[in-house]
Amino acid sequence: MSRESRHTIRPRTLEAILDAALRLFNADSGVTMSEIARAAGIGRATLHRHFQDKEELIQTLSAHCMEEMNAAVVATDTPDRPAVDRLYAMLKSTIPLGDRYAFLRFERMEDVDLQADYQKQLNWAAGLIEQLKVEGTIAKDVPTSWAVAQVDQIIWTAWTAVWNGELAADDAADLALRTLLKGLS
Amino acid sequence: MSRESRHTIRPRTLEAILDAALRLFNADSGVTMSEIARAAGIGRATLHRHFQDKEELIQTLSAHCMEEMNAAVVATDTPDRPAVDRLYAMLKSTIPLGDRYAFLRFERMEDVDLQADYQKQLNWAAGLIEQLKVEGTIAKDVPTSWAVAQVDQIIWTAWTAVWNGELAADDAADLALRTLLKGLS
DNA sequence: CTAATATGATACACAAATGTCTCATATTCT
DNA sequence: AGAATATGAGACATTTGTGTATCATATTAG
Repeated sequence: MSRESRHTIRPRTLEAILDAALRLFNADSGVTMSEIARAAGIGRATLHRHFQDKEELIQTLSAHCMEEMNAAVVATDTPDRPAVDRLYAMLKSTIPLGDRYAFLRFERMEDVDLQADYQKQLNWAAGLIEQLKVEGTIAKDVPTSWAVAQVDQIIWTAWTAVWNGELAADDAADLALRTLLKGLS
Repeated sequence: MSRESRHTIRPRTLEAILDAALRLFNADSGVTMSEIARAAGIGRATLHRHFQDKEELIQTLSAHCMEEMNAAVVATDTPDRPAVDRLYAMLKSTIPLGDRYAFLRFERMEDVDLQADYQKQLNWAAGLIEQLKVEGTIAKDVPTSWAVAQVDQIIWTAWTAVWNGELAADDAADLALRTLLKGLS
């Protein structure tokens, strides 16, 4: 019987762990469990009580962030509106989340469920791209995979610019949309 | 007196170390010195004989890759030609180097010399952008820092597409140039 | 050929992180 | 208030990576 099923985790404790872990992983993928526990203000034993090992913690964290991303996308998803509006809404809602999923860019996704979730997001973006092609907003000879990669990366670039203080959050989304639409037209 | 000054390293040994280290670091930033030594086909003691610690190895490797990048850019630099041609030549020569500097994206640059070299590259790109603005190829209201970030990231995106087998190397450079010019126009 | 020395293999000490356990204390639930 | 239990603190063994030293062997240079 695994240990975490014998103990209930308090919401406050879980929150503290995930917050600290997310913050520290984004700063350095090599953080130790001790550092995370200390940053979370909890005992090291408590951390090990709920997360067998670091891998399990990373998995939980990854799933958490992926869900957050998915939720943000779904929340702004309006299938009946023009694809351009959907793209813009998506950029607006995901760019500010940069600091939440930044660490995902540095972690290899070994978990199959995680890969599936990520693939689902890529597929969603691919659908959006296809619709943009139909509406004539972007050129049909641009490979969809290339367009999806551009969308994926520009979210990161935009967030980085905001984080560096080079751009305001709203300006970043506008600039990203403009760069995408013109670049792929 | 530090150890590495008392021993000469054989060219073949150095090459084996750097090759293995580069390959392994790109696959996982958490590789151990033991793994690197084994992959390089050399003794662990030999590795420690020439590189005091992992940080020194990473620094050497980073400097090596940064020089390689710089050399590639400088080699194709033709100040008297139109900026578009220079950008295209730069993309052509740097995209294939993706597997060489991939690990730099995952390492924090703590070394000041390294930061300086990177900044030099960014400045070079900024100069190119400014020239493109003068020539009217890209819009003047696009922040230069944004344009530089786009150039920086699209090299990586293009290489990734090639690496994934989604695009041919030449197509990737063409697509990157087109996406950049239209996107920033 | 011979001397100098770089390397490989091995053993060793050391530090750091991990994972487990116990028990007193704090928190929550009834 | 009292029971149940999650947590914090600390001790402990284990593992893993690191860095050093030694010596025989292979390689290179003179």
